[in-house]
Amino acid sequence: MNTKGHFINVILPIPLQKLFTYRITEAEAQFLKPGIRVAVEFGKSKIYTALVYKIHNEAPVGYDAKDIHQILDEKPIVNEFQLKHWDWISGYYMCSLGEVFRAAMPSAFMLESESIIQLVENNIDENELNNDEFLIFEALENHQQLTVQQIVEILNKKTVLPVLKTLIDKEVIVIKEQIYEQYKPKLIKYVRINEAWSSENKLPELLELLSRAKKQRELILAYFQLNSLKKPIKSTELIDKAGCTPAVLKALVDKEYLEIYYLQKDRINFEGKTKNILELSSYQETAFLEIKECFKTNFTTLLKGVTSSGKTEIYVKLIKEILKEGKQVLYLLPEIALTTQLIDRLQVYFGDYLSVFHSKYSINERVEVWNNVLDNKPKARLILGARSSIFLPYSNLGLIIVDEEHETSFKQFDPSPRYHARDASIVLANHHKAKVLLGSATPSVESFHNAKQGKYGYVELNRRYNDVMLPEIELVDIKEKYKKKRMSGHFSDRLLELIAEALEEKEQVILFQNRRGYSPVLECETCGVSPQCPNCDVSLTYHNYKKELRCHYCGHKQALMYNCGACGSEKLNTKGFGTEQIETEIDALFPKANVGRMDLDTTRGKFGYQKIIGQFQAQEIDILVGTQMLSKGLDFSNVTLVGVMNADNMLNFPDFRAHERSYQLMVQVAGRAGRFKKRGKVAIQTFNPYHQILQQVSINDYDTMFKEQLDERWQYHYPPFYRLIKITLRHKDFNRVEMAANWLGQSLTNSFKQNVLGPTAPSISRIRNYYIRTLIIKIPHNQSIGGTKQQIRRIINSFQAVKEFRSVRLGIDVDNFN
DNA sequence: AGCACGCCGACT
DNA sequence: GTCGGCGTGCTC
Repeated sequence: MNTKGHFINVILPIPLQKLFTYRITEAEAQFLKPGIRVAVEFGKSKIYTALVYKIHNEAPVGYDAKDIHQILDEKPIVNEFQLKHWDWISGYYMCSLGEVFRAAMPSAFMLESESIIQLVENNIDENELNNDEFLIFEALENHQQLTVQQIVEILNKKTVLPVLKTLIDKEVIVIKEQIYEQYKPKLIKYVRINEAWSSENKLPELLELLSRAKKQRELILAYFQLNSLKKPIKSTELIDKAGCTPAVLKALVDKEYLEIYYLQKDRINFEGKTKNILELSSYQETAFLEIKECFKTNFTTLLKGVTSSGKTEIYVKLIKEILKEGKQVLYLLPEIALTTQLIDRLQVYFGDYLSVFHSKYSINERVEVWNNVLDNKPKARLILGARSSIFLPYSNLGLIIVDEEHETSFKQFDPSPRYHARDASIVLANHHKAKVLLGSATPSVESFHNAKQGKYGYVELNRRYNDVMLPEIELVDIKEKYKKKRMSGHFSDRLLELIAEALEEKEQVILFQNRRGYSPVLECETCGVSPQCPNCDVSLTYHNYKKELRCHYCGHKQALMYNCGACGSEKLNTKGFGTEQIETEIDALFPKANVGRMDLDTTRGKFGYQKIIGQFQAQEIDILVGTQMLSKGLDFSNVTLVGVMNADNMLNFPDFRAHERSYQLMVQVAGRAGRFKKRGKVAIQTFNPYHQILQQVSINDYDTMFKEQLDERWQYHYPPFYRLIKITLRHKDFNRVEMAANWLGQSLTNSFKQNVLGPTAPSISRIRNYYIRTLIIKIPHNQSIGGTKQQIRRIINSFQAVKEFRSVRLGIDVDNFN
């Protein structure tokens, strides 16, 4: 084993906790830097894209390091800020650096290797080949090379590797790993004039030379006209201007009067003029100055501004200042699909500085944004993006704005790393010594708590823009209405009356029905009460197959009761109705009105949202029925009425955040009403108008909501007082997960005592034939987070040392939502 | 995560 | 007798 030499530690895009060491040459050691990609062989044949993490001279002990396959970059495409941030994410969210690497990079940067099968150039005795072998041999004689996938098709067999192996042994074929760089910049064809003819006084001479070619003369004239604009001239543009065919251009190029050259095109281009004047109202101006004052002492500031108070204008002014300092700005949004309106607005102010980044963009577009940010190009100084844009290669961030800070979609769920973009932003900003502005009309309990504790600066904005009043909110008691038979389907007479009035005035209506209404919660038809868990402040979910009621959070279960615990009525019902039903009903009730629906089903596809929003804005739709996606920052000037079909099903959602979420959702939807001149009206239908959350919504009493929720969080040991870590176990064998979960639960309980909840079967306890169990660990604030995580790691390691448990899939979710 | 190796049942 | 199932272990 050679112990001398140069080595690199690399990150591989796999969920393994460790880095891998490869040997490099002296020259490579000179060239390589952290953040450069290299292609490396990993395992027997696979080639992966790895990222250089560290360069050193310490030979690994116990194995011989392999050589790297290839260097893929000229300079680092991931910078030191990012590597530091990745370290934090992998540590805090308990995932591997490889997982962060994979999540952070646009997929086009991750080249893939593919096994290519080729014939060996020598004489082959065909008689020595069996049927399958001959088929492959024959196919390779016709095609130069085949992929494994193609061989699978040719042989019509699943496993072809053994056959390939014998062919390799017989020296008939070889397998090569071919690497593809997925990113291909889009090239645009441009035209310029040969330097010899470039000055205008040569023009008469040139035209003279072309006296016999009328079309070519026209093209040259068109060229000089376009050239006066001092911009590169696209060949298409020129041909179009001259009104000729490409053949004419080709003739001139062949005669060497003109030349063709190519430039890389940026697919995403927002050309816009930068507007300078921005008038803030006196309230906005005050808030703006307060924010700047807060930034002097706190890196993070929370801006709580009622809906339609003009937070965006304040952001714009701040962004402007930061851009002027030459720094980068990240503007984070919960869901980019709904942001066309915002893009338009920001474009007016920042035109050329604005780049948009999100997962709906093609892989090549994302690489372009990445490169522009990496090079700190002016056109990528302001990034508008969803949560994954925290991973862009910023080198000089001055400000991060997290708009609609309370939105849960900032938390990544499914593939690890399960990071929260808001929290990760705050850490990222710290690395850059940048500021963070969290904005919301209804801040999360966590953030508001932090602001109250003085951890964040705090600024309030309580006036709506133009001083439009906040909408008037009316609670409609549908329990009463049902009793008096005043309901038509799911509509109370009061709501119908209000809809009729609005339609009469040619105003638009939004009806809100939370999709989560499908979750089967047992509800008393008489008093609207849902049975609650004795240990947690959540509703129990009804499980039909076992006829029992359960709590998601502590695992409590009880048999289904036959009469309501509150009023004794026997009319217990599982409730749940969706937007589709509402749409049908309203269509029948108002046959003359145009009804539209906006939910997951109707907004599929890239332009789904835009189409519906566009129709609604153009007032082609009178009544829009939708789910919570309606609550997010949409601006409709003609909406005066918002109807919440049923507030109870969100309140009864089994989650410690259900009340907070309901409050936020209702205030946000209510905020869609009367944003322009006329005061809006909101009708909330409920079985329980005395529910404290509804009362708080109706008088816009955030503070009381906050105080009560905080008390509950304190009482039941939830965030922000306790941190939560959720561990998920999945396995195809029911007994195996059960055993594994019990074992792990016991181990954790030994360390963390009563702060371990579960194991619990989630309400959807089997997904794609995998049985699921969850465990929740609560971490009190006086307990070290790092230490706790280390301890959890240790326990998981010994868990995985048990043979029978090794096949159980483990998922760790730090600061999990629901 | 992949992927190879290896040890057991149902078929040419 | 082989093919192909998936359980186990390793990857610099």
